Amino acid sequence: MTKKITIKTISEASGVSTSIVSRILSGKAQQYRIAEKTTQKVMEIAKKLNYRPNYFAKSLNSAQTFNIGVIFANSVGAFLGTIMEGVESRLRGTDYQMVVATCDNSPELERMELDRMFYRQVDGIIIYPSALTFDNNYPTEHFQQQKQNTPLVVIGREIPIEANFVLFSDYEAGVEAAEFFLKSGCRRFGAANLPIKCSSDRDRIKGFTETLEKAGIKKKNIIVSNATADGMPSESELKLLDSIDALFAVNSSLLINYADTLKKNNLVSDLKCYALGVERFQHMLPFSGTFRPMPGREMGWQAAETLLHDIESDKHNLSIKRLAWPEAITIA
Amino acid sequence: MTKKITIKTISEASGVSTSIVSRILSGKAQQYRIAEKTTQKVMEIAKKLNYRPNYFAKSLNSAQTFNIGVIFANSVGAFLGTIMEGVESRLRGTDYQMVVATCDNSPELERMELDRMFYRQVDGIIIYPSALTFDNNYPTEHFQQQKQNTPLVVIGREIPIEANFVLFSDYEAGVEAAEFFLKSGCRRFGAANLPIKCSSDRDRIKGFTETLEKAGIKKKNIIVSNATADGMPSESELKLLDSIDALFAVNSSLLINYADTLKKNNLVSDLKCYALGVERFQHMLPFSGTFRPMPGREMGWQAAETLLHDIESDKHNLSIKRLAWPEAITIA
DNA sequence: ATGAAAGCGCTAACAG
DNA sequence: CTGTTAGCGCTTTCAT
Repeated sequence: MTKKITIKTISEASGVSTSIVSRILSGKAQQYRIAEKTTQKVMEIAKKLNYRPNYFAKSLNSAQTFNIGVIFANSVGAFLGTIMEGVESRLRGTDYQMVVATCDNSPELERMELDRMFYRQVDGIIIYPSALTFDNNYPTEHFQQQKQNTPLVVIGREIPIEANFVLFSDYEAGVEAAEFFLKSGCRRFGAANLPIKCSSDRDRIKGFTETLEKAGIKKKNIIVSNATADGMPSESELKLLDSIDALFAVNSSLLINYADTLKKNNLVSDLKCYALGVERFQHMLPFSGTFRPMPGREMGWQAAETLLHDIESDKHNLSIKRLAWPEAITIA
Repeated sequence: MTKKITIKTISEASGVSTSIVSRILSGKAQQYRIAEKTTQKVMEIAKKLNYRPNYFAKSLNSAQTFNIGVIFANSVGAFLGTIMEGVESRLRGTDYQMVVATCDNSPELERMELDRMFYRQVDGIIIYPSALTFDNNYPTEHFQQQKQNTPLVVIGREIPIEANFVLFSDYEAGVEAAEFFLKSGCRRFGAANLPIKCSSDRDRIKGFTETLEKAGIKKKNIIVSNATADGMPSESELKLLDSIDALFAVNSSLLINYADTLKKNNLVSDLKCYALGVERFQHMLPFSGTFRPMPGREMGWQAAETLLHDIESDKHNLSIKRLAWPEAITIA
C-alpha cells in the first residue's frame, strides 16, 4: 500500500505551506497572486506524485458534493438508458456525477431513495416519478420534507409538487396524430391507452380526441381502449375497435400489440397507425405506421442543464419545459 | 434555513459529550458499556431533532464511502436497466449505493470514468467493458493503475485483467443450440454473429460450431455469418445462407433481422431458430423459435454479491462465475 | 461509564 | 506573495 499523497505531502516536498498548495491545486493561484515559480514547482510535484485531492475532505467543508441524484420509478426498457446518457452528456466535463436509484414503482422505495439522496447531500435531484392513477393523490410529503435547498427536476410526468419539470409535448402529440389521420381521410378512430394513467398518457389521449371532436368526428367513431396490465387489448375491448381505419397509441409497444391482434382477428382491413416511441422491430408491423421517437437523450440533457443552472445560480426556479418531438419514422 | 443538526447539537441538548453521542448513534453503546438511561435519552433527542449523520465527515475518517461504482461500456437497450436492478436488489437494505457512468464505447471515456471512480474513492467497482475485436489488445493500464485496493467485478465479457468475473455460460449456450437443432433433425446450419467480437459472442459461436462438427456435420453445412454494423445480413452473406434449416444467433435482435430477411427473400422454406436474449416482439417471428433470456438481474445481483464479499472480507479474490440460463421461451 | 482532545484532508479567514 | 490558525462533523485513543 503506497503512502497517501495529501496536500501535506506536497507541502513538505516543496517547502511551501499547505494553504499555498491548496490554493494552487484548486486553481486559485492567480486570484491569490502566487509566485509563478511556486506554482510551477507545486504543480510539478503534484503531478509527479500523482496527487488526487480527497473528495470527502473537500465536500466536508464546502457543502458541495458534486453528486446528482437520479431516481427512476422503474427501469422499463431502454428509456432509462437514454435518459441517463442524456444526463451524462451534459455532466461530461463537469465535476458532477450521477448517483442513481430505481424504485420498482413503489412509493415506499421512492421515499426511501429520496431520503437517502438527501442524506448523501446530493447537489440536486432528477426524478422520473411513478405513474399513478389520477384518482389517487400522489403522495408528496417526502418531497417537501428536506427538499428545502435541494434543486429538483421532475421529468416525463407531471406531479403536484413545486419543482422544475422537463416534459414531452404530450397534448400536441395527440393533436398531430389526429391531424395526420384526418388528412389521410380516416373515418373511424381507435386510441390505445394503458390501464394506469399518468399525466403524459392522459394528455396524449386528450389532444387526440379533442382534435377529432373539433373536426366534427362523432363520438361513436372515437374509441378509446384501455389495455390490460401487460399491454394487450382485452377480448371485449377488441370488439369495440371493429373496423377502425386509424389507430393511435400512447406508446409504440401498445400500438404493435393492438395492430397485430386486430390483424390476426381480421377485425380491420387496412389501418393507419401512429404511436409515440420507437421499437426495434416495428418494421414487422402489418400496416403502415408513423412513429415519433421519444426524445430521451434530450430530456436527460435538458434535465441536467436545468438542474445545473439552478444549482449554480442558487435559485429556486420553477420552470416547465416541453420537448419537441424528433422527426417521425414511417413504415410503409 | 433550519439549523444544522450535528452531533454537537445533540450533545448540548442532552448534556453528554459528543463522543458519547457518537458512540451511541453509531450503534456502539453496548460495546462501550454506556448507561442505558443515557442511551435512551440521546436516541430520543436524536429522533426528535431528526438527526442525520454527515456522510462526508463519516467517510473522511473511516475511508469507507459506501459507494459502488458501476461503469457501462454502452447503454444498449434494456440490458443496462436489468443489470442495475439486479445490483440494486442486492444493495437494498445495505448502506451501499450506486454511482453509475456509461462511456459510449470509448476506451478513452472508460479510462476517465474509472479514474473518476477511484478519485471518488468508491468501495468497489462493477464494470461491463466495451466489446473489442480480439485482434486488438484491450488496453488495461487504467485498471491496474490505482486499482490496488479497490475490488473489481467485470461482468458479461472477459478481458485480460486480474479481477472477479461474472459471466454468461456462453460456450454452453452454443452447445445447447446445436444439440437442439440436431435433435430436431436439421441438416444445414446458419449462425449469425456481430462484426465486432467480444469474448461472449466468440464463445457462443464456438460452442455451436464445435458441437456440430463433433456430431459429424460437414463444414460446408455450417455457415457463420457476420452481420453489418447495424445488425443486418449483407447481400452476399445472405446468399451463403441459402436453404439453411436452422439459424442460431448470438443475440435475439440479430436473429429476428436475419430470419425476417431470409423469409422476405424466399431463401428458406422452414427454419428453426435459436437465439440468446428475449425481444419484445419476437412473437412476430415468421418461424418457430427458441429464446434464452439473458439473466441480467441475476448478473447484477451476483456482481454486487461478489463485490460486497470482497469489500467486507477485505480480500482480493479472483473468481469466475458463470450464470445458468433461465428457462427458454419458445415461439410456435 | 464518560469526557477531552487529536485528527481525517482540505479550505478560508486573518495576519504578516 | 506566503504562513498560521481554526474549523467542517465525526471517530477514536487515552485519560479519568
